[in-house]
Amino acid sequence: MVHRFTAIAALHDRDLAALDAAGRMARHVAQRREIVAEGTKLQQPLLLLDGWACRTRLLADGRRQILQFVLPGEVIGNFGTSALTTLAPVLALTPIAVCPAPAPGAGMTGLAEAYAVSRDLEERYLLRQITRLGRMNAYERMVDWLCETDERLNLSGLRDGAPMTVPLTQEIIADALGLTNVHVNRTLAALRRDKLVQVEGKTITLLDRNACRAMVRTRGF
Amino acid sequence: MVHRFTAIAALHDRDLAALDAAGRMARHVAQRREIVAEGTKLQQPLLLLDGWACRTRLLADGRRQILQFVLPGEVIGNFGTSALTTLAPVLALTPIAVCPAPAPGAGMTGLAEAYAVSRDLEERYLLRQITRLGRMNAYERMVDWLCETDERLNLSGLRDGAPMTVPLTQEIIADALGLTNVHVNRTLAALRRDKLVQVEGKTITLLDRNACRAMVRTRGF
DNA sequence: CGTTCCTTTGAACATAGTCAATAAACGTGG
DNA sequence: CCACGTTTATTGACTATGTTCAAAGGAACG
Repeated sequence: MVHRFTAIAALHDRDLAALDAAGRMARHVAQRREIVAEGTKLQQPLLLLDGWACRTRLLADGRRQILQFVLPGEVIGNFGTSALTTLAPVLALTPIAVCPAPAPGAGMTGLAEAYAVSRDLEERYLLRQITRLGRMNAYERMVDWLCETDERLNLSGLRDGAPMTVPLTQEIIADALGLTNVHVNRTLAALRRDKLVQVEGKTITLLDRNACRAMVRTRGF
Repeated sequence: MVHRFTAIAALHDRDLAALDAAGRMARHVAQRREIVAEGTKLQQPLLLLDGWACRTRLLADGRRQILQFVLPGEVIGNFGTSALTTLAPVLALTPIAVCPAPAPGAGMTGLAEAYAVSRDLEERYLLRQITRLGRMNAYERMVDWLCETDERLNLSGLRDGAPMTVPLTQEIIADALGLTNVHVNRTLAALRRDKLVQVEGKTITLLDRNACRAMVRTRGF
């Protein structure tokens, strides 16, 4: 779990000790259960030790939008927010383990930096999600999302280069990409046909990472 | 300008003095110019004293997504970010006036609170934008965006109840809502036909705010 | 080993995009 | 203040992309 934090900030002994202590307070949440219930205030940020989660929003008629995914090693919530309630419930997409995120106390500048970077990355992912939904077609959305997921899993360590394990149904991917499950299925088929990805069960391999990245490149960023 | 800050936090003398001093350091930026250039680091957050701005992202082939609007009284950027560069350039949609956002020094708890709330609101708007683009059709997107803009302009004061002045072209609205300018035009026509809005030049009146809100209501939020 | 959830595929349909032409509004220089 | 050029808004006809509805085949799980 610590891998992602060491990758984004220079952690020192006190930072590592705090993370280690927090990791021993793990809480488990079953698949499909809310980690942070709708309308409740998150007392403290959480670290996602294992499993995948997401933040969702529902429209009145049942349409669902997945706002963002939370991958293993990433942070749920932020220090220093003012919100009385969370802005969206956080849902366990797989069985997950979380622990309270240790507050960055005195001498824990590494932790503080890691939280700041995490927050910036989160905003970056949100902006990318907006661009994906607003200006990309289904094919590009899928490619862009796979690239992002690839990068994020790499940042959390444990799989550099290896195929990704994506424990999601096509319906969940659809709710994240603003499509229907049927169209996600067809788009994945097109990606396979074009030899861009290989899918085996819940395992996805990017066969041509450069081509994928080139397809969804933004100007300047 | 101070109106929005007093609406979201309890400001005291020192907060107000700092804001007042900052307001005298206004800088002007012409329409279509970058307030925060692509790839540059924002040294300090800015207060948008007057005019409309937006954060944009461009795809390689020229497609543009407006990530968010920044309305008069709102904040550009945040304290405590770690990013080496801004995540997206900020563009002046009208002639604008900005000033540096005063850092919340000792005894300025009101200012600190106002920045925290502003940041939360910004995230709220981003999540709403994601839901809009991912799960609403053109008609709903327009209604939802008008409702949000209405609320945000109200929060900044100066117009409660009065028609909104929206100094944007239909092409800019299109880039924000993930549509084409042609379809924005048709959607606005439909809204007029349905007596939901009235458009007179750059002035838009929500004729039935309750109906509009009901149409785009989310579950729980 | 049956049930349920998930994936896959087809056919018909709906929504939004594209291309093109015209009209209206705006800005600028004379 | 008017004439001109440019930008923006409006409309129509056609096309493309993605949705809906439905059914069937597979995989996962008690």
